[in-house]
Amino acid sequence: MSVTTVSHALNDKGRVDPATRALVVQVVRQLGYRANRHARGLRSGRSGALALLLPVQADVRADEALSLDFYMRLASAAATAAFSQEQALMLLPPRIVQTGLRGLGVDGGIVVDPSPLDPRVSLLTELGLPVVTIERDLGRPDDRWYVASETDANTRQVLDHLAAQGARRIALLVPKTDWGWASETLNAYDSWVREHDAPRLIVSAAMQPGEESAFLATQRLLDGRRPPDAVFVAAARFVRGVLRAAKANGRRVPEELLIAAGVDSIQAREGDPPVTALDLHPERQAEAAVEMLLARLDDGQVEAPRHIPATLRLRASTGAV
Amino acid sequence: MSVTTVSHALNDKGRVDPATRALVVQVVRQLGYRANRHARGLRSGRSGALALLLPVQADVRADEALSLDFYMRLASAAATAAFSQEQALMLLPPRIVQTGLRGLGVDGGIVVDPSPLDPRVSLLTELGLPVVTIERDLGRPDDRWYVASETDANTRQVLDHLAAQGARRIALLVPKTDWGWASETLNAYDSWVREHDAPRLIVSAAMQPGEESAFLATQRLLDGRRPPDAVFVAAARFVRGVLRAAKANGRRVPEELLIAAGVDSIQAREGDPPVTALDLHPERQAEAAVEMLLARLDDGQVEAPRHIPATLRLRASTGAV
DNA sequence: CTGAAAGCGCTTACAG
DNA sequence: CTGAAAGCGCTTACAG
Repeated sequence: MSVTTVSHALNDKGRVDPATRALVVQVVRQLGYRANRHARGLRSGRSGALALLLPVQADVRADEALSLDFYMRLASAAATAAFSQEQALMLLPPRIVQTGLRGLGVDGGIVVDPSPLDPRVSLLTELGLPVVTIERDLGRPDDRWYVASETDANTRQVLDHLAAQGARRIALLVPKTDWGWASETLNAYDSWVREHDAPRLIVSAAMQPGEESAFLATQRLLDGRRPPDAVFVAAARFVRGVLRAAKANGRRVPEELLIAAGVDSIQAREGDPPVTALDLHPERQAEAAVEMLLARLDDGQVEAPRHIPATLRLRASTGAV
Repeated sequence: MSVTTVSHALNDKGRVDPATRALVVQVVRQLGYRANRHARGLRSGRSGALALLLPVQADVRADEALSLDFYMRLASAAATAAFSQEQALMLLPPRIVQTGLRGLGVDGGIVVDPSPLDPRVSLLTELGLPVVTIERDLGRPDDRWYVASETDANTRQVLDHLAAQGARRIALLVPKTDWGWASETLNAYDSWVREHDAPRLIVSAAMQPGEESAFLATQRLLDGRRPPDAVFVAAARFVRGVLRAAKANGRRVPEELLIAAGVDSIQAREGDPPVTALDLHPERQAEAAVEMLLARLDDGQVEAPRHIPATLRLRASTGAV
């Protein structure tokens, strides 16, 4: 038997007698043979590695508390999904450079939470590498290669829940960022309050010293003449600041103020009280993104974009448990 | 100029006229040339990729709160360190298999928090790949290829601090695990209490539903006839359970009970009150591990093992701020 | 100090 | 359906 036949049998190329193929597969399994990744890469141009590019903010410093569990779950699931397809998942550092990326030899990249004109996207694109984003890239409105949460439906679900728990004046706390889901959340909120004839109470806070800016923004909100009776906190890193502001202003949660978050996190789960939040299922997002990227590389058929439904985790902050 | 000369110039092999080398380097820089990773790998046997293997517990499920920021900082720093050396950092899934790992083609692996007989270590070793661990592997007492924190000194520093803040009966809460630092912490505590003629109050809790087991263990401690006036919490995931138990038993922190943690975390930083904790500098650990592994692969000289000093972050839980 | 040539282990036209 | 051969882009003995 020639190497050609073995190669064909293993890669489903050409025509191979089914019996021959079965034999090859059996022997290969028995020997635990794996094609040398470099030989394959050299010849085929495919490296068998996917890059994962977390947003810069995920470059945690000790004194910042970020929505880490989201990214950790995402990264872990992406590694598992890639591995199961015999692909390697390369974790790229927050700040990458063109030449370095070229030398790394990846087949494509998954960019998490892209900004418009995100350097991570352009770096990959300039090298001719396909990109799949997790959440939409507002800078490329025609791009369909993304996995996103159903921000509109999610936002409405949270607002409906708050309303059902008695809230009449629901404020929205959004981050000052150009990430896709932030503006989508804003739009959904806008539509919802219009449809429900509810007051429109929007306040924004800087992403960077997240907790502190959220604390101040919430203070402002609660100090106002007609304060809200509920706050929908869009970003995970704001949760703690909002809880602190509620306490500082003597608002009991959930009796006097309901709080719900748009992304689940340690902060939400371990808040005092624990905060109702949307579990966006980063594991499923990661799996879908890996699948989409690989299908794209293989010219296979995939649904794109893909939307991953979220689950609302009910907790004490909305009086639901 | 031949390809040989270029190759030699670029890799510092053979003898090349300094002028020739300078020319090569200049042109290469100008063209942004990078050697094809696969061609190099195929010929040299080196793949230019390092594997990072986080402990299985880092495979986060939504309902568990782990010491995520530690691992996230570690992973992020490892990626940056590897990238700066033109190496790729592959994130491996929590559960790996022999054949899959072989096909991935990595040059070596960094195993974080190894257990004795850790499958991650044996998998790599069986493939003949060098391993560097972060924290010691008690199953291989003669191994010197590790980066560790100075657990003995760290533990003493915390205990000294608690004593300086007035504690006379310091309890130790350790996880039930075979990770190296856990038993090292225990030993250090033992020596310290002996040297200081202090009571030995040790209680252990299961790692798995971390918060709950820590809560119960602390309850037991505080309910005892002669309860402690301080608790040294070895694991990050126990912090919240300990805080809850203190509150449940009506102990004010820090007035009636001092609390300090052996590893810094979101839970410690955002506790109520914030908890004094050791910042083990996972970034430095990661950098040292990457450096050690690469030096080993290149038969270079490195100090091994390496010990990374920690910084005690003083917070309200020990009345220090 | 420089260069021609072999060869790493695959995949892929191509011939049979 | 099967196989001999070329060639992917490097590195490395080896000859000069």
